[in-house]
Amino acid sequence: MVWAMSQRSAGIIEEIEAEILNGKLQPGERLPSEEKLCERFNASRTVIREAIQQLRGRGLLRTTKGSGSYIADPSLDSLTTAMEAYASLVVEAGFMELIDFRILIETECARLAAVHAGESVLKELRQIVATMEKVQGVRAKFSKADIAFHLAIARGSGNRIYAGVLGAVERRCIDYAQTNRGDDDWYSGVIDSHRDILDAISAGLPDRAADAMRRHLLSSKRHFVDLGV
Amino acid sequence: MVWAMSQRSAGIIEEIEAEILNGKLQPGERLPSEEKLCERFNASRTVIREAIQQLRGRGLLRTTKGSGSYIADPSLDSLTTAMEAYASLVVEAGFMELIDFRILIETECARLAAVHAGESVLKELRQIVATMEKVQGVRAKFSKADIAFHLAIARGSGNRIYAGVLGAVERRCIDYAQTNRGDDDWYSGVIDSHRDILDAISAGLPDRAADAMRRHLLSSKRHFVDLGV
DNA sequence: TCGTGAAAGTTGTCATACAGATTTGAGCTG
DNA sequence: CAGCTCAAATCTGTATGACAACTTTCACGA
Repeated sequence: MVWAMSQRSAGIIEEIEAEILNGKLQPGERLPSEEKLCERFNASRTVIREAIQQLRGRGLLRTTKGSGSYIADPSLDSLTTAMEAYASLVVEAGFMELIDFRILIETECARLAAVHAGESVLKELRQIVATMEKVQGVRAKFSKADIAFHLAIARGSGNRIYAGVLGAVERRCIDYAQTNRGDDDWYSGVIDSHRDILDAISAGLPDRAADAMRRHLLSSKRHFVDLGV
Repeated sequence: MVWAMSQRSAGIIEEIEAEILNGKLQPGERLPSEEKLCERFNASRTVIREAIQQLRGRGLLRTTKGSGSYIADPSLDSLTTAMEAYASLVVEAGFMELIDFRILIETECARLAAVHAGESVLKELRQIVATMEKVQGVRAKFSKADIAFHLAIARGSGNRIYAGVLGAVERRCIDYAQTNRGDDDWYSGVIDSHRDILDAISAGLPDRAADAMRRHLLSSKRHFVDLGV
């Protein structure tokens, strides 16, 4: 049965998407030119282009001017942007759910990083902690370093999905935290927590790393609760 | 500083996206008409429309013909589709990472469900287990029930993010599992595991539920390893 | 007060044209 | 024959104009 489609592009999107998801079109492969697609779907170039734009928005295609549209490599970018969008929109309704989600994943990341993190990640983490001490009190820079710290650990976990998913929610959680507090000893408290985590990871102690991360994030969650979010 | 943008729409997307994500534009609110946006960005309608199409692809806008484009409600749909797309594309490269991700989240869901799940969810779970016994051996139906079981637990966790994220990866993991095995006692093994999980949840024992779920998923992971995925 | 219907506003689609980038390939050079 | 060059072909990006189809608005009349 064919459903009346309010938009010609909707059906085209479905069809191309299906071919990508079931592997008929492989990553890196080129999509037929817009003109060819016009013939195939018997539609104007306008419609074809709108379908391509939406698929680009979903992260399934990348387009090069003068060359063509190509099936995107498996990238976490689209997942990250979608997660970011959801995290933003849901901020009032389910912020606590987002925080719990973050705690679960980051605790696991810390545990894994204690086992898998290489010297380059450890070095990066040490540098970030040093930076945080320097910029103590400067909210924007401190926040940036804070995010970098957590993302570096996620990368150190060796699981790209954790890193991608976290990249999406991290910024929002931390920004939100810092716009709502600026006490002096709060900065040093965060730095101490980070140092604990770093020590456990670099000592290769998974459980201690997980525990330190969990305590750090739970204290941050408590602040939200206190603020009545 | 203004960067040379290969596409006029890129900058427009960024700007509108920012206004949505930082809350300047609220969910449900109407975007200015395409004509107005043309004036504001000093661009042709073609460019404006391409920007809107991409934002629709990202799930940030929904459009009604004859009325306008509206900021989307915080829906997990876009997150789910993005996750699904990633899960499909990544299937060869990082399937194990996806499985680990799933194990982490589902274990937590089982733990939470033991505390939060209401009678309606418990009833649903019991029905699903009963169904699985009936359709034992019929792969498609069994798979469908299997997915339903895990998703019901995710919903029972009380955290919508877990449910949304899982919805994306669940189908792929389970389908993949079942296309690679069909032994007779495998079916009964899965049912036994599910019953263990259900018992722990309905008894309100978080740790036992988490443990049962973890064992269930780890055994499923072992199969993949054995298959040399 | 409550429809009702015309008018205004808005998105969807088509056709055409050209700018600007990339790819291709024929022909030249060594 | 191998490799280079450069022009032609191909392809996407953008602009413009037009009209269809749908929604919203609002003045008018019962």
